[in-house]
Amino acid sequence: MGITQRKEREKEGMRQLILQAALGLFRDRGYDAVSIRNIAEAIEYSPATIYLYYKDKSEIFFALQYEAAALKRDHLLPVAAIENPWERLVEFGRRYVDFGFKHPDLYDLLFITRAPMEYVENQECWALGMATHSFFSETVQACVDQRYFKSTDTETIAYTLWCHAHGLVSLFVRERMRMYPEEKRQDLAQKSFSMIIKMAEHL
Amino acid sequence: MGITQRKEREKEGMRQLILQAALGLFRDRGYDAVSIRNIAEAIEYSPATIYLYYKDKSEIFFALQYEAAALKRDHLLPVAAIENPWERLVEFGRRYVDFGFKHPDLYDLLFITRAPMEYVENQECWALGMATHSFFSETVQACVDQRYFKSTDTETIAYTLWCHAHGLVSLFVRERMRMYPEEKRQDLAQKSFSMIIKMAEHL
DNA sequence: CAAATTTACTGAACACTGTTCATTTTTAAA
DNA sequence: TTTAAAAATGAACAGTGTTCAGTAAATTTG
Repeated sequence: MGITQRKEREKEGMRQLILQAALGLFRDRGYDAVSIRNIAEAIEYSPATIYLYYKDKSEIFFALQYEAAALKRDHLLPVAAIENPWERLVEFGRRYVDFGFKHPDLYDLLFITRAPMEYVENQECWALGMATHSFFSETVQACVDQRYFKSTDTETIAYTLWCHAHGLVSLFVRERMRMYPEEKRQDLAQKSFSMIIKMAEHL
Repeated sequence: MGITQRKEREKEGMRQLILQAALGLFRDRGYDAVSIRNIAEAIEYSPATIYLYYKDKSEIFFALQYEAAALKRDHLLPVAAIENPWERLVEFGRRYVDFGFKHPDLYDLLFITRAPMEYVENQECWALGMATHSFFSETVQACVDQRYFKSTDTETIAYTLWCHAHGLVSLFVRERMRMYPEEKRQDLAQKSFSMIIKMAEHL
């Protein structure tokens, strides 16, 4: 009786179809500027059909946010294999920024877009983000333990580095670097990342 | 013939009335969640009346953005009086962050909200922002000139410090600090600011 | 002061939005 | 082939930004 399995596959396929169409439209026009009718038109279904797979527009948003969180985790995963905590920290930062520049739409979804807060029950996504954050904190802690910093305030160190990385990416993502010529922006971000690493060495 | 003057005053008063109502609503509910009808209701006028003073919703947004830029300039203005460039730089940063925490809605308007890009003709606002940014850059340059840093890469230094400050404020403004207990957030930001200053001293 | 003119304002409409639901079409089971 | 279940939809509701013909108020003119 493989029919139910095929149905299940088709249902999942439809959910993915909706999600990918939504992601493309959200990226191009922003969450609010995209209507359910737009998404429906893109996948050549009636608007009402979408409500058979997602109970409302914000649920589509949350599904995308979860996918983004999973993709980000996968992007950062290889870092865990690095033994030396300092190298692990540097590579974590590099990959964090890299993820932001490669997937600005997903980064935006995760760290900038004002989420329809009502459903903080996006718990799976939240758990994913917390796990990543914990891994980051533990790496900083390992650096502290092994005397890579003079300071022992793990929390503040971790937060400070995160602030810089997030500022770096989000100024780019939300186009607040217009005072720099376009071809220079990535280069400047690169240099700034190197600089904060150098600064952190004397921390 | 003071009548035209009084009319002018009344017109300006009406514009301010609309702006302040809009700002309050935008702050509470966000730009997209606020309708022209909401604003009209708040000031007890018909929706159509608003279009006599602002040609569309985005023009209200831009007017607010300009006011925010002017307020931010005023908030940073006292810094210019500080002679010593390093002290000036530190105080600039402190006040920048302070502005963000005191006026998260305005900060959001200036540095996070995806502006309806069509009117980059918000030139007065852009000019204001650029002037502030230039002042910041020049302060960093003055520090470089007086050998406050080992590095001489003024542009990267300025950008790096800006990244941290912006990250600091925007993580707070867009509520990405939920992993820290609420009463700790401001304190952590304070500590992080001190830390980046310390780091900059060894730059 | 009354009439004419300019200014300020509004109600109704248009095309759009998210969402619901009765109805129809398609698919699977008997 | 009929019957039951699943999937898809058209039409509707209350909301949106925006426009415009028309009304009400204020000012200028005779």
